Formats: sequence, C-alpha cells, structure tokens
Amino acid sequence: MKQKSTIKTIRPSGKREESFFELVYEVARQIPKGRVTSYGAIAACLGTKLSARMVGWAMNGAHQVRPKVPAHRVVNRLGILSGKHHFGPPGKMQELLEKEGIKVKDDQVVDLKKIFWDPAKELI
DNA sequence: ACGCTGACTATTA
DNA sequence: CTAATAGCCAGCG
Repeated sequence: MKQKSTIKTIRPSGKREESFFELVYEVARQIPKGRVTSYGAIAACLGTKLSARMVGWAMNGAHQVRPKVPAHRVVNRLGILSGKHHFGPPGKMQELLEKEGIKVKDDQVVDLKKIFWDPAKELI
C-alpha cells in the first residue's frame, strides 16, 4: 500500500462541497471535551451505520479540514486508538486524550462506557 | 465504468 | 484476545 493522500476533492477551494465527509466532520466537532465516540456511532447517526469505514476514511481528510476536527476523540467500538498511526507522531493521540481527562491504557480508552458519547442520542 | 483500497463492525472458528 | 470472512460505500487510477 503505497497510496498517498489522494484526498483533495473534499475541499474545493471557495466552494462548500457537501459530502459524506462534511457530515462526519460536523458530528465529530460536536463531541464534548473529555468524551469519545466510535466510527459506527457516527455512521449510525448519519444513517449509514453499515459503513463505519467511510467515517474512518473521512477522518483521513479531517487533518486538512478547517476548523480542526477532534479526530482523536473518535475511536473504534472497543475504544482502541485505531487511528493513532494516522495522527502523525504515534502517541500524540493518546497524549491529547489524556490531556482532556481521558485515561488511555495500552492504546485503549479506559471507562469507555462512561465517557462514550453517542451522537444519535446526545446530538439531535 | 471497473477494480482496488480503507482510521470499521459483526459473526464464526 | 487472534484469524478469517463478509458487508458496506466513496474516491482514485
């Protein structure tokens, strides 16, 4: 897999392109500080719960999207920091989470059930 | 237009 | 937990 970025069409300069990604970004920005959510939860909120992969794919472009998207608050259903390697320097994602009060142990969020934020219920 | 890829999830073994 | 399989869908060559 030597694929490079490939994400560019998501942000046409000067034109607000409403795509699947934009919806993911909006939901991700709504995540309260000190809380986390899963790709499946976001996907479910968008109506495409069967396509959690697309959420992760969207997060891939979140780095270049403004305003910044708290992708570090998005983990997989087990609370594992599956996207830490895409965050740039490995360990940065965990550092950000711990900075917000989220405990991370062995690349996995502690007390996931307590800090889990469901967009389908909290965000209407 | 077709095939490949991917930061997921669920199920089965 | 791991490994394999299947489903899902947008973007790119």
